Amino acid sequence: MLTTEGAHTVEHDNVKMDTEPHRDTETQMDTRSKMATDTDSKMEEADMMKWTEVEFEEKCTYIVKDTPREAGTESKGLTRAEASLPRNLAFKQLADSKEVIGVASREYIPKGTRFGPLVGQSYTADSVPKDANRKYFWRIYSEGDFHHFVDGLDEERSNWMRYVNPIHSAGEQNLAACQNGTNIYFYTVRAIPPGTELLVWYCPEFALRLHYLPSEELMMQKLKQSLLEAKQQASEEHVSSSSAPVKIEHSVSSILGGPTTSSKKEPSRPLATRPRCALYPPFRPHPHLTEEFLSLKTSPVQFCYTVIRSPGNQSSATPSPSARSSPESSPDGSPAAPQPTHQSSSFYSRGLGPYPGYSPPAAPLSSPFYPPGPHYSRYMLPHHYPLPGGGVPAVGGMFPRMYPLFSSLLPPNMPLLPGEAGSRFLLPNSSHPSFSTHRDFLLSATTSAFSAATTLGDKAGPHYPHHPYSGNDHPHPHGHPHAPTSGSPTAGTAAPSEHMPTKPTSALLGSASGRQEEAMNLSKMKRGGGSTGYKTLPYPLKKQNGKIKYECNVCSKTFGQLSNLKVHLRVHSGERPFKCSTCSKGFTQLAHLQKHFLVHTGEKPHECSVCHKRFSSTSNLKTHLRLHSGEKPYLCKLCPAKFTQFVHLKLHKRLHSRERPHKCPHCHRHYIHLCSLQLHLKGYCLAAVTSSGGPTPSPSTQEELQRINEEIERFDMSDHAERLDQLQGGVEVEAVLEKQVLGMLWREMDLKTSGYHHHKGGASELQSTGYGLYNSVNETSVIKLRRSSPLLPSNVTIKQESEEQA
DNA sequence: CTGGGGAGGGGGCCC
DNA sequence: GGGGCCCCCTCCCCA
Repeated sequence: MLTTEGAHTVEHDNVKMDTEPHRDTETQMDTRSKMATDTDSKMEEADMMKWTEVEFEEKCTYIVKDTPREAGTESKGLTRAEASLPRNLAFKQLADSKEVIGVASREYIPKGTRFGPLVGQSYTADSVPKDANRKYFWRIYSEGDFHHFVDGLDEERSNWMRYVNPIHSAGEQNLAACQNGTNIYFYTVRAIPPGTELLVWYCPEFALRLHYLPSEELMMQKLKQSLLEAKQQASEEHVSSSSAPVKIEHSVSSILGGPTTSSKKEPSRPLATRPRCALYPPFRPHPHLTEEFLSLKTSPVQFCYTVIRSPGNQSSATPSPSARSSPESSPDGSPAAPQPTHQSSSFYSRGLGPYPGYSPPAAPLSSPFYPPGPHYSRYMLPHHYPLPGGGVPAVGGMFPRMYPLFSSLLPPNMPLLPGEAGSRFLLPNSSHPSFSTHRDFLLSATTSAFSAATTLGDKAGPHYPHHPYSGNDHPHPHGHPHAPTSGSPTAGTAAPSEHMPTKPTSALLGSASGRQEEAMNLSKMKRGGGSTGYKTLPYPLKKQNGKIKYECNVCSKTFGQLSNLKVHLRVHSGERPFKCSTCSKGFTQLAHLQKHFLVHTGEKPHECSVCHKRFSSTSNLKTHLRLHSGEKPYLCKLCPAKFTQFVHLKLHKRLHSRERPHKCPHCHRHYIHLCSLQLHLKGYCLAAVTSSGGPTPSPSTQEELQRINEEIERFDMSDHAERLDQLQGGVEVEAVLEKQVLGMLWREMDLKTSGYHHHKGGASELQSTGYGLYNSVNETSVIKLRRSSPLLPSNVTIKQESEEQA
């Protein structure tokens, strides 16, 4: 199953490219990288489709917990089941409805991730109501015997897992349902790319227990049957027609082998043709579903995919827990309501089997990112169209109903602009219900490690019995009795009067109970009790140049080390575990607290070698040294002014932003740069459009124009506009300009019809999420040009972004 | 408005 | 993996 060759390959692939000054360090880094990659590699190679439930429990690496319900979610109209959705997942919803029709990944989810447990109302054999709707029943076994049901019917008593659809063809399973203990968990049996619907089937052991077929056998059986049917069909068609061989991807009729009329009555969507008898009651036909999706212009592949069905009722081959348990083995012996069969399609449907090259689309048909609609055709993009810097598009703040889309919709490599951490995304004080997901992740991920340590008491207790900042008798390493010193966050947070807390940052925690629970869980894991082998998931993991990268789930920034990510996550969580005992101010890093403490002590350890003036920080000393050297690296591009500090340049540039000589002849807008005006006049001047005799734009179009012009203004105030102005602005430049400045906006506007929802935001969000190439600061815009940006003139050397901006 | 310094925050590197 | 150290960047205040 796991090959050493694989590990070696990984090791070789991870030859450190960076130049390291010390050989031993290099070796260390290699070893670390190798270990992480080995683990990843082993999981990737593992054939989880054959694992036992115990193996799933023991070998899977990551756990993703439900979002705990927080106050306020009820008022947001979310059911408990909806509110429980982990933040790396998203609901598939109908565009015009809140109806949940499935669950999809928002970001990359590694293989070997555990979701769950399934939540629902428990019924014993005796307590199950006679008239219970068994559609969402799951059977829990104990030592081979039926123990109880878990009923996910009630959305206020269940969790998001009730929405996960079963596979609708055997090869697309990405989740395996397992019973561990008395709980049902879903494990990822393959890496799940962003935007992929979660589709579950039983692990083999589970399937066996329920007398179902494991997915592999389903596949084989399906193939056999499909082959038979295809032969039949081929012979029939041979008699009736001499047409070319059927291409499954392009002909509904050929797939169905019958009249196309039937297909027209089928929603062009997998869900609707999913076997009613499948795993558990995923088929929740929505009143609008059929009309909704019939109206879509799906691709031939999608269409053929969705209309595949078998005329026969073969659903008995894949009974659901509900179907299975109810009529055959219901403990009370009463037959459950029979599952409707008239809509059943089958795993053995014709068309799939004889075409081994065919595979279902990896992403949901109703892509949340590229919803159908009038705009879609105009800006048709690949499913994950590339953006500058990579990644998938950010959904802006234009959606009427927002949904927790965060990092998966952001460019993974986009740097978090300083100071934006709290403004770019919803943060802990957000009132949006989806934030609970957000925060919970952050809390657990941020605090899990040290929380576990404190829970265990293996570090915080004996090693840091007294808070060094708290006035206790802890000698300061540098002589100051109260000065900060090294220590865990635990040590750093104890207030003077506090006993060493089990929750070191309790005063700062937003969801202490949730964190404590998480910490305790992790503690158990570390002790080997309960679940084994799990660790919290710093979603998502990525590989860059063969190295594991830990990606922040909020801003998509990646880190080479998990500890760096954990520190970084405090930025989002608001956690400040290092508290100053003097002024109670909190800090995210001990070093910051140490630096801060100099304020109280008056210590200024850094001395200018020229004037002997002393400074508390090296940065300030460095700035100061420019006074002596005469260095003024921040140049105004509009005048000869130079500055020693960037902030001074910014302030200075405000003056220039008031001078806008390029006025639009049609409207009130005026620009600093000619190219900005030219861009504005390329069809984005509302007054010009109106005065030209054309139809008055709709309010939505006017709104879009408004946003476009705002974007142009931001561009105009950026350094980039100046550069382009200096170029001989030919058509090509204009085209690139338009595409680059407004391209993201176009896409975003297309996205607003998405069935996914995003948090509120506006044009500022567009640019703040990194799709504007420049970043406005107050009235002044400062370019934030990516190194790879095609807009960057090739003769410009970027030494430092801040300097580049200036 | 400019210029200088103080202070805080984020993150990379290394032990 | 956690923590410490260091650097860079940014904002704010004030002369």
